[in-house]
Amino acid sequence: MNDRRSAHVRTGAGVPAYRRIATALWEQIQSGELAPGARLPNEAELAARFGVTRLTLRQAVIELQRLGAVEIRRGVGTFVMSPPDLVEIVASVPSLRQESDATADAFDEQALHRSARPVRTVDELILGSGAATGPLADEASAHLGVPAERLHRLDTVMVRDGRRWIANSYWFDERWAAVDGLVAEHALVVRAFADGLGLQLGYLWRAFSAIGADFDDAETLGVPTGTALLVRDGVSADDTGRPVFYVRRRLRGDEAKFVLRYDTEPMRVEG
Amino acid sequence: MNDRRSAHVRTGAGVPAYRRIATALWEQIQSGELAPGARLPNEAELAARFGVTRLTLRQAVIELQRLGAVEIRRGVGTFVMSPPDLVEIVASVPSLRQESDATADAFDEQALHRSARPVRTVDELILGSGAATGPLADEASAHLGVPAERLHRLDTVMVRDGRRWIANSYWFDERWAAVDGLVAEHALVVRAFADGLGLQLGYLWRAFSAIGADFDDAETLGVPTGTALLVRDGVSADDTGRPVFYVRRRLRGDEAKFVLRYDTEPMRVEG
DNA sequence: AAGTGGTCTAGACCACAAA
DNA sequence: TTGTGGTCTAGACCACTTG
Repeated sequence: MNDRRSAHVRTGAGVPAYRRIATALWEQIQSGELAPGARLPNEAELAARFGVTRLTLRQAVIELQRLGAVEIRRGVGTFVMSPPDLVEIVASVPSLRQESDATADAFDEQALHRSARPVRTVDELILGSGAATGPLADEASAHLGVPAERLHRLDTVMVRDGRRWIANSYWFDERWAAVDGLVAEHALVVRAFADGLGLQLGYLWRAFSAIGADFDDAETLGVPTGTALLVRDGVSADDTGRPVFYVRRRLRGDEAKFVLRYDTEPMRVEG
Repeated sequence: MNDRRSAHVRTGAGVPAYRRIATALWEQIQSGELAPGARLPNEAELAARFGVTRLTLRQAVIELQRLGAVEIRRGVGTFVMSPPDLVEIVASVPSLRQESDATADAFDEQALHRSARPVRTVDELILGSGAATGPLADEASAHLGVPAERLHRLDTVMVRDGRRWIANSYWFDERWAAVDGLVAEHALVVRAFADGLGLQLGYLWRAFSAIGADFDDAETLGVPTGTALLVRDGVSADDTGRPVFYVRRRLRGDEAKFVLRYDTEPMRVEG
């Protein structure tokens, strides 16, 4: 990434062996010496080549895995990752009024940038539902103005073209708990709210952050614990502006990005 | 997080010891039994308590570190992390025209949500500059419509209240390479462009994604390799709409979040 | 000086995927 | 069946922080 800052103290003394190895392999990958899709020698051989134990060698490889530089497949081998095939979820600014939610975006031909693997289908499956508990329940309660005791929680996963894509958690007033039964019919939770319950939904706010995958998200998305996830949370409201639900989505950073396009003349930067 | 999916096969047989231990500690943290700021017993004692080697115990603790559940301080101990003190960088939609860049936002009292530790100062320091190379140079070239040979690259770090905050990389036509010398005077790169070179800057687009910290970002931001980083990249243009620079910012997911507020009546969701 | 985490070894056995 | 990665041990020594 920061190409000019390559020649570091990293190669000098005092640098742990696993770090030295990871850096060496990483630079081979960056330079293209190890091309995307290439298979690395097995761990025993790499360990011998670098003069360390397999455990130490593994520490280096796992670090590369966390960087997204390699993919480790048990029983098969370790491979250099290809550049991510990002699905771009696009919204226009200031014409956001005509934009849909990311969920609906996924079906919108125009909202998704054509990638090597175009999006064809998106379904949303319920993983669990019930009374809201835990620290985020209080946050949801504050966002919605609904007491935590009255909050209902819905956990889902969006499946894109047969692949688990986005882990979602919704919080809303228990009086809308009936949506649970409508999701299968309408494929997506937001549509269950809109078409099933007849609510006209819109945004109050959206926010972006990043976290490491916890145990549940890792299992849901099929990634190693700690993998960098993009978090997009927000509150949707009905046409009177009253909050309906708080939603928190988690997706792999290398599988999608959210794009805001400013289609009109550019805006001035203050100061 | 997903509270209802707690009782897993995780505790059964076939589950690695380090995972079992990590889960056990994690649940103690989630339940508040291990309160934020609390110090864990040292590794030797924990290892004995769980009946494993110190190395195995460490594997569990490191996994918790990647989750952001604990902070490991060498020579001191391991502590339960406090809930993140997120700085909220707020933009209003559709009134985005009056919004400034994140850099300028950092100085805007209204744009930053009051957190426990309010933002007082933001400076931007140059880490390096020169000809643009590497894979991202091609991307920048495409975004700007400038040949890669003519691209200049500028690496900086924004320092908030004395703490390294955001790692930035800028790419732009070499004819603006003079900004390098203006950054110190104007504190921020965007201001060096605006006030130093007299360019009226605005957005063409912004995008959000997430990655694991690579070796350079980890060193720049003082975090472990692989830490989840929020990436915000985009292209800024002058008042004629011609692209000026492509910028890619990386920041810790637990230190800031970008918020888009829809201040007017809510928007309809399609479909 | 004492206590804590950081790194490493040599060897073993297990779990999974592909042939 | 073979080859690959996944987990674990018992012990050692090093590096950092604090008193």
